[in-house]
Amino acid sequence: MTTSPRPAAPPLTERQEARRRRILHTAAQLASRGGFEAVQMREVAELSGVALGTLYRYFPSKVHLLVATMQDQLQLFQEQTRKHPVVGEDAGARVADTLMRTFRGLQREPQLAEAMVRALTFADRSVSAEVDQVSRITGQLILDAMGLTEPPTREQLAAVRVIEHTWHSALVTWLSGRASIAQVRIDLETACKLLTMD
Amino acid sequence: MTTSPRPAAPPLTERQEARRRRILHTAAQLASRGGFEAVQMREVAELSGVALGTLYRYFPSKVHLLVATMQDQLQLFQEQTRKHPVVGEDAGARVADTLMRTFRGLQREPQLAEAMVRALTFADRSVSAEVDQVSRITGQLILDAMGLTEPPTREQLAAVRVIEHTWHSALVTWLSGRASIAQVRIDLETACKLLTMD
DNA sequence: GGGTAATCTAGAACACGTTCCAGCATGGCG
DNA sequence: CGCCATGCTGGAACGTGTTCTAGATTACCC
Repeated sequence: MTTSPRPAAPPLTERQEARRRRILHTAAQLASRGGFEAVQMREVAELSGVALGTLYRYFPSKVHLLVATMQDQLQLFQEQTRKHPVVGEDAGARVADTLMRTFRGLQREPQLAEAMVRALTFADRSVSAEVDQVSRITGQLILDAMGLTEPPTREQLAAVRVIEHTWHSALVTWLSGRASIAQVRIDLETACKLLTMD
Repeated sequence: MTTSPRPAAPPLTERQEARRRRILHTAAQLASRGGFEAVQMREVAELSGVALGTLYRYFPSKVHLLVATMQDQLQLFQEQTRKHPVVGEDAGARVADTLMRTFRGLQREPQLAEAMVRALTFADRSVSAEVDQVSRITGQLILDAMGLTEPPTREQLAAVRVIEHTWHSALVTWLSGRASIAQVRIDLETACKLLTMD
């Protein structure tokens, strides 16, 4: 049982790890400038000093590349949040505040956010493992913010799922200019009410 | 103030209306068979008996075309639901049941659903008006199911928004194979609890 | 009915994601 | 050191969304 469906990633050499990093960095940079469509695979390859075929060996599609970028960014947020957790009495408020903080982080590079979220929602089944990973990090972010002293109840887990749905969808509507930040905050706060229900 | 941002659609002649219908029908048919990627603009044009340039005059992109298809389908569901509303004591349960019924409608043509939802979530700002229209229909579907006798309160509208977010996002996760129908039902029911809170 | 502007047609052309290939580099093993 | 498998390179090639053009058709107005 040492093999997983995804053919157990062989460990990368140092040079390979560096290439991977360079590619992710380039992708984020291009995305920051012009969003999803500005991330052009040929250009990513060239700027990363890597052949196109190699880029595709590391990330089998543009969507994979951008979803990996999102994983990266989210993990940074998660670390930040763990270092400086939101304080407050109410669990729901802490969760809403934490998500809004993450939101503002994304807002700082709106084009990058657009690229990553477009990729995330456009992803088909071939990317579901990676998308799932993103979802897991988000869920963990929420659970962290809840500050539980004991394992979450079934109801709490259900609420977390809805909050996560709200988070994703609100992000999408904000990015497409159909909702304001204030509206996003309200939506998140509404969803977080589910945490303090019996 | 007679002009809108979208240059006030000139009324279509009968032949034009027929063309539009033919195109939408073809798109839905191709989507039903092979999903998003099976809807190829050249093929849509050919099967609709229309030149490629004409297709693009009617629908300025593949995403516009599929979002329009979704509008169409949703309106059908809405009519059905108005003719045969879900019955039940609890407003939350009625809403959840109504959405699940719609869900099963989509499930009947999963590839079509995949195509429409991929388009919907991939849409950028240039499609936001059309996407907004879809969102408005969905919201109305929920409000209908609530069976209000008086105008909705601020809290109810907030809850409707979260339910809508949950609906969209749950749909996406189901389509990408990351959630079961049962899980979707649970998520919708959880979100609907917001309707019966004070 | 004739003239004119808008629309439609057929098809070429372009852009970008993706695939493929032939040969070079690298890294581990005898 | 020499060999082999794996990875990397440059570049061509393909598919599909989208744009463009020149000419035919249609719709509308007098």
